[in-house]
Amino acid sequence: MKTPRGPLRRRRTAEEARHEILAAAQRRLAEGGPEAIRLQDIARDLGIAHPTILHHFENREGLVRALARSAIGALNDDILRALSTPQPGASAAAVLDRIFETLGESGHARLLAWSSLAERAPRGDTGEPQSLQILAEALQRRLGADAKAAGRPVPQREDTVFAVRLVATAMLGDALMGEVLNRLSGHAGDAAHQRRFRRWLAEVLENTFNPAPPPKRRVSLRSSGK
Amino acid sequence: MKTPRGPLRRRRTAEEARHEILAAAQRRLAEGGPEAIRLQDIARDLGIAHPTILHHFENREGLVRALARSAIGALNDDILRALSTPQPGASAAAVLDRIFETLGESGHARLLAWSSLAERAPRGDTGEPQSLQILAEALQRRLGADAKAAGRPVPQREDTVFAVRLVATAMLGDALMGEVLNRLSGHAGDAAHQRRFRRWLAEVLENTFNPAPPPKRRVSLRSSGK
DNA sequence: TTGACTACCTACAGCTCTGTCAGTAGTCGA
DNA sequence: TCGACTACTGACAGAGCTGTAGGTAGTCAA
Repeated sequence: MKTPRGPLRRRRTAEEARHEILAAAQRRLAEGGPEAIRLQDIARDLGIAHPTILHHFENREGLVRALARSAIGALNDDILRALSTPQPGASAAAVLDRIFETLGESGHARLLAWSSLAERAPRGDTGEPQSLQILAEALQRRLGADAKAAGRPVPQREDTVFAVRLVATAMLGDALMGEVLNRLSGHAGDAAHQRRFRRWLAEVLENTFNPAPPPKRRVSLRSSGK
Repeated sequence: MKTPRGPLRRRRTAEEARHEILAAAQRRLAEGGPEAIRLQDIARDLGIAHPTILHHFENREGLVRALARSAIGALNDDILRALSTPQPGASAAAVLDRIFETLGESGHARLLAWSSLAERAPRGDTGEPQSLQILAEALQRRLGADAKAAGRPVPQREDTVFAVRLVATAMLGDALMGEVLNRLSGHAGDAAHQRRFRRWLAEVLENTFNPAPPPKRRVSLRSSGK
């Protein structure tokens, strides 16, 4: 219930304030629907007055823009973090699992979807410019190393880019519509089905880059635990 | 300019009216962002008064629900139509192309995304119940026939379901974020890149079901024309 | 301590959007 | 032709939201 600290009013630095406001807005957006970004609600969540938000972002539009801009960055960080996971030799499945998990939990996928629906993102040059390329390069390095280690040819660049793109789109679709798709395929409330799907996708990708050495169709999964 | 026909007032059947209103709402949604569903705007588009909409849908919520419900059905129809494309032996690439194309053009993907963002869809039992299953079955029949013809084993059921699911998620992600993803991978405004991506995805899927007979990595595409 | 700066506040204005109400006008069957 | 039914309308009310204005209170430097 918003513990009243010593001073009657808490005073943040402008940067802190912007950060907190963005976080709260993102929370609202992730939980409620697209029309859930109301200055008054966000302000209430933070225990501040709504004009404070206007003070920091000029107007609602400004807030929304900032939100959209931060979405891409956050998404990127998520994926990069998942890619540079501790074990450098981990299976594609594990990496994918991590990416999907992170993405689903943080509302980033939804946020991104929303902002792209709201047509905020197309603002030309905003945000990190070619983040997917960076991702693709990171993945290319990994795949290249793995391939060399296994004595296979290094995958083509564009294939890697496409793989990243596929994961990105699938991730978005999954985060957005995972439950709905579960229902539509007759597995309502069956989270395991969704997880099996991710595994399957990982296999497909792995098979694409490592054309299945033995005749067994399903590649062995170095299971990530759960 | 709404040509004024004979009578001062046009009177539709209730069903017609609902249909027209839904269509107009969908148009609005596809063009404008998520907050573009305003009764007054929709009414203006149709040249009717906004209380008429309330008359047919009770309240805004009712309209939104109806919209969400229709989204799934429309999506389904789109895909089924693309699947049952004239040439029964057409390549997966061509089918995928058609699906993505249809989906992107009709605003159905965006509509679906929106409604799932707005958490309208999870209304338990509404809409076609297991449409993805139906799709999967259609695809299974196709793949089964193709496989038998080529003397390969019929693919497993769940693999087919997953393939459909992958296409569905990717489709959604692509429809939503295609342009953004183009930008993010350094191919701003490069529609060809997007198309190559779809081809690539088709290949991956084809390879998954027909494990690449000759040693050439890229499966030949019976190009769909463009 | 004092002054400048600015994060933050309360109060209010104006607008827009949904929803209600009571009446109007097409349409169809008797 | 008349009556019932109901799609449709204009006018209005109420609520909620964004944005403004002017004052308040932390904080830091001189």
